[in-house]
Amino acid sequence: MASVNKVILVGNLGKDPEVRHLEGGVAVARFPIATSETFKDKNGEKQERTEWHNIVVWRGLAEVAEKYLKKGQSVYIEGKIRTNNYQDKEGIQRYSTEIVADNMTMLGGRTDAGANNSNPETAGSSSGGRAEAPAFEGEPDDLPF
Amino acid sequence: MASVNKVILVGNLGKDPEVRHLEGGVAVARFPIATSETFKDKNGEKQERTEWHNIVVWRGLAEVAEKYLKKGQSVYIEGKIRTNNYQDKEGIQRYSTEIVADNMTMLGGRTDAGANNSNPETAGSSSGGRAEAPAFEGEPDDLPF
Amino acid sequence: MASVNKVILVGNLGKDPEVRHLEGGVAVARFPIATSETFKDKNGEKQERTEWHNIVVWRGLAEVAEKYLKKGQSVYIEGKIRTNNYQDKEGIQRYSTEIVADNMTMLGGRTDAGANNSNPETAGSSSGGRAEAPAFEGEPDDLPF
Amino acid sequence: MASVNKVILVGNLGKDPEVRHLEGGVAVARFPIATSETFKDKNGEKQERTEWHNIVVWRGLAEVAEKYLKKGQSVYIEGKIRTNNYQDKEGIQRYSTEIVADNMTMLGGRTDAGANNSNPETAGSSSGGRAEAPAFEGEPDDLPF
DNA sequence: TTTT
DNA sequence: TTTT
Repeated sequence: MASVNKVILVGNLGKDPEVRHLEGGVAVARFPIATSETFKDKNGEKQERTEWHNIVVWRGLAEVAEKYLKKGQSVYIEGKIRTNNYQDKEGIQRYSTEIVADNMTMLGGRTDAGANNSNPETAGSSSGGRAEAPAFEGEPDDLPF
Repeated sequence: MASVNKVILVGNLGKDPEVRHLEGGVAVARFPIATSETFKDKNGEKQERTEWHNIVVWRGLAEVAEKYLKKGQSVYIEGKIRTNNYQDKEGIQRYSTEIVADNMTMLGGRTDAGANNSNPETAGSSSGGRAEAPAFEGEPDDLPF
Repeated sequence: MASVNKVILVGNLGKDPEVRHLEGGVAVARFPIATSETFKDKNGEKQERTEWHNIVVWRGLAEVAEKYLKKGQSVYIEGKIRTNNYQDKEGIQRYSTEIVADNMTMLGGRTDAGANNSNPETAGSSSGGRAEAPAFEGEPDDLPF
Repeated sequence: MASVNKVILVGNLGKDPEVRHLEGGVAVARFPIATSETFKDKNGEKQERTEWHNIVVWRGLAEVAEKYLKKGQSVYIEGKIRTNNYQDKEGIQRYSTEIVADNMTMLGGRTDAGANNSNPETAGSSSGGRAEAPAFEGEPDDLPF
């Protein structure tokens, strides 16, 4: 069946990423990012609405997140929507929506944000200019085109 | 502030749209669409996972949805993620995520789906080829370029 | 450096794909797709403008294109813009823009289009529901999430 | 006909925008932005390829571009691909591809880039936080949702 | 919980 | 012609 589930976000991390290393060495990182929009309400007053997105990244991207992303940073995120359901402690069905990212690019963000890395400015470029794990690329780049 | 919240979906309606006409004549339509992906599990068995997205459209697009969309149809949706929170009857904070669409294009879908319109094939094109309200276009098209 | 180059298209093939198999077994396919928009001109007359996009796909996607895509078909394309420059026979610098696709999904299109495959309806789903080579996925799907 | 023509770019301006004000007061701005990708060549050497995109913005966005964008700046661009054809002076048919943007967000870019505005940091927020003309929004924000 |  |  023909379907597409694609999300593109540019926003700021609300917290440092939380990283777990699973058995087998697979890493997973989670962090919230905020997007905001301003609008005028009925009285013409400017209002702001902030949306929070729970981002999940796996493997190489999780390691990139662990090393280079920090609260306040601005990131470009590309991924898909996933809604998990679970039973809460009262046994009631609950839903939780997250964005599983498969592409991620650091955009800088708050200039004093600082990163876990001592030199945040070069952090991205040391991994190839783009803050993403080459293994996650949709297309290998070493072929003749 | 620099932020982007963009969703692109291609999926099939799980139900006919539910349309409400608010006081003031504003229409709002809601419908679920499914996206699916297949993957291989640890045993190499092919598995399918279906994701359900709650779509909300306003005004002109709601009227387009009411007229032309029906269960089974395939649609292209462009919009943003919005998470609403509310208190459930036990007074516990709950979250509900929906996609507020600002662009929508019918793609046909199940050929026997039928539409509320008697001639689904021409439904889209009768409204200008693209199933969307011109008023929602990001760019007027009647200017010299 | 932080950059993103992403294109999303839904359109119809203007011709059957042309496929070449390079030394080493790598396949590359090319085909044009059309997108259209309608607008009102200064006189309020409805006009249509068609845009042609030159699509290039490599490896697994090229084989999918060869097998399943045909003139008239509707496809979803995700990729990046690439402008090649070359000297024409008079030695003048020329530019040619194409879309290098890394994701592709058949959407059906002209119902009488027919495909190279005897059963176009199941062509997509037989390759996992989504007309793309698993090797091109941004994310392996056989891991625990 | 169901079609989509959408481009998403994050890149840096190669030059200051060139702005023209047409008869009737309509503004149009043009500027090039660069996107880069790195890849390993056959010898495992890291290579970089830069892609140049010609951006065109109209009306309110053109005025935003004029005021706030400058060479070196990083921007998020959303728009569509347009290929114009024309006859060159030898009467040969030539093609020129550009991106007609309908959404644009300043992302900062080179910190010493400076803007035409004396306080580039507040430039974006003075226009509502997001560097775009509200008139170009796909959805009015002053309604009850 | 971010950013402007 | 940008940026890292």
